[in-house]
Amino acid sequence: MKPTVHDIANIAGVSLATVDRVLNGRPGVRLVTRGKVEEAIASLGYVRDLAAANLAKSRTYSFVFILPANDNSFMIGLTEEVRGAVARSSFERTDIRIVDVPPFDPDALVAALEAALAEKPAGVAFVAIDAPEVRAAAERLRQAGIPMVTLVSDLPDSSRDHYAGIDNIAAGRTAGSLMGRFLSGPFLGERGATVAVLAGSMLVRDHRERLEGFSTVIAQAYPNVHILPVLEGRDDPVLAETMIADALRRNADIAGIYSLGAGNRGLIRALQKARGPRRPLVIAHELTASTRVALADGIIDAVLNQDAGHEVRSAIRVLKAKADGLPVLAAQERIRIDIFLKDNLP
Amino acid sequence: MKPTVHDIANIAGVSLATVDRVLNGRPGVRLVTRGKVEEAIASLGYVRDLAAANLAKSRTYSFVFILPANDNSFMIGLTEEVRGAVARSSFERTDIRIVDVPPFDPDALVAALEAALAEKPAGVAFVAIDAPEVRAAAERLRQAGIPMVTLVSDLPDSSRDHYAGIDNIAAGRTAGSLMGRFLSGPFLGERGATVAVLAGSMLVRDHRERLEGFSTVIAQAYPNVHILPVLEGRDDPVLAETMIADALRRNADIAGIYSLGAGNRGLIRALQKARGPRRPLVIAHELTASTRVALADGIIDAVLNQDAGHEVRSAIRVLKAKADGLPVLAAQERIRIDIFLKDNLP
DNA sequence: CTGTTAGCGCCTTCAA
DNA sequence: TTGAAGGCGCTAACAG
Repeated sequence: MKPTVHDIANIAGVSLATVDRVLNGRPGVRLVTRGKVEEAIASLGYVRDLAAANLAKSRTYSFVFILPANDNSFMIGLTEEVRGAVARSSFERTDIRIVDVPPFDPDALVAALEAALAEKPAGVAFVAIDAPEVRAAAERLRQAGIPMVTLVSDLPDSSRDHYAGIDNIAAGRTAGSLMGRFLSGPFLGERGATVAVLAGSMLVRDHRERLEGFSTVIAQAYPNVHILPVLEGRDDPVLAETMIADALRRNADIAGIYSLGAGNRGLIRALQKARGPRRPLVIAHELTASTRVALADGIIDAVLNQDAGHEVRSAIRVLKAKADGLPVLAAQERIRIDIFLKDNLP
Repeated sequence: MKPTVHDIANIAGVSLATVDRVLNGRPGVRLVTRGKVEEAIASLGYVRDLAAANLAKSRTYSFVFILPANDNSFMIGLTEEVRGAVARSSFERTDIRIVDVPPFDPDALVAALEAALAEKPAGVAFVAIDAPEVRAAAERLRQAGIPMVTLVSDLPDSSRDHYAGIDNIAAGRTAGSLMGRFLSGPFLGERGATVAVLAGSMLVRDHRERLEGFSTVIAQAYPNVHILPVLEGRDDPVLAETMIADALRRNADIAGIYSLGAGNRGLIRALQKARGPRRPLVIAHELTASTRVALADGIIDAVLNQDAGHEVRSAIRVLKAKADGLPVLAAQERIRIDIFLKDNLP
């Protein structure tokens, strides 16, 4: 039989209340008494029953999720996943509030973090923007003892407790390897091949990191692949379509395209229209309705993906664990870089 | 405030005990009374608090995991993951018993299933062998109302409630696509390329399915790739090494190797020794200590993997849900076909 | 400083 | 067929 607070009380010769005070580190216990109780706890190998504790406290974990009101499929999907968690909240003892903020706006994010701080939730998850003022706001939350998880985009060297997202440098490297190997056959002649890169903005960290990883691998392992200057499509389908169409027109020998941001609908449209003699090899990020179809149709060759559902569930698990001072299972919380070919689509 | 059994009792004008009887479908309630209670439940939108219920029952979920005592790294890792779950069992209200059975032995598996049935656990997970007597034993468990999950290897068209493992046909297809694309460049000349396949045994379903997927894609999309007769290494490192060494010696023009089973240590040793003019392209299954090193060293080009930790955690979650008659989150329980290049190693 | 007591939401005797 | 009362393991007033 697992030991309970009663057993501790008996062995230590104190009352339940005192045991509880010690267990929860509350003041008002003499040092000697505390010692006796802690001894009993250790000797019994006691572990508290969290479910019972939460029942007694009628506790619900109140979390705030701050999400950019971006209208690309990935962010919409992410928000959808959080909504799903909200729907399940009654079963999971959570109370999740979703806060929308304008995208790419550090000040708005800071304001949202401040607002969250004011209501003292049990935890906060947010899609970070890598800016000093955001880092400062995060530090204030930490001072207040509020667990924090960054989602999708990290805030390194900050006081966040955990990052629920992929390693974007590794993702870029993976894209680079795939590009290099896939190109090797049909495209790479004596004079090498040319590759275009479509990003959202070089201001956001994930995009910079993906490009960095990609460029590194290409330079090291595929020196005869030439990368054109980055196109910044601001994750906007219309802009992306124009830029890709232009690039294909000006540069007839583009053999590959790496789309490392969102807004792939525009890219796909441009590719569908510009049917040249030989279609370029395309690697894109995020499995959405449009990239899925493009992959199945052979317009896109590979999709790198981060599982938004996993990220959201992981963020919640981690916030709960941090709120309770419990350890997390690192292996369970690692967000994979999924590689999808048309053959392993879920 | 969430409605409780008290609210139901008040509205229906009955006692808590009666409410409980209705909630748990126990006999001893007049039809009219039952009707009143059910009406109150519906009108309140009541959902029971599982944690409180389990506390009151001091319930622990007793599960049996039947695992083949295979000595390859993957099975050892799988067992390790179950051990991890056993270690966490006090926190998760589970009581997991691990039963080892000789590998590839349907009768032993049937005996283990019978033994499990005898002790009436809350659920059973097992690595299936695709045989009629196993299917029959599974049916007996289902008759007894014991939830069942197949792990890693499925038992299709049977009475198992869930399969925690990957789609092996899709895995084979994925390997085929990668092989075809990777080969296209450096190897595929006018006269095509030759590929060897190393399997454990064509008697186990996963291996058959992987080969099927692989062959299909190669035949359809890469007709000038020629697949040699399958080598069955029985997942034995020593045997595998001999077979691969032999094959490389006899067939100097082997351009690629697909290792779809376990026992990759032997494969790797053979490759290290047989340094020909140009090393073959290698795709293997399961990320283990040895395949990881081989991938990093460039001896293996890609590893397809199933996350054993995820499979075990998923099996437990599903068994719990089935035991409680609750739905499962399909997206969370889907086991991915992970593709690892040296760039996205965890 | 310490103990008593009454719950949290649900289940389970036992008695009526 | 129904209800009253006690308890699961833990917490939180409120007294001493």
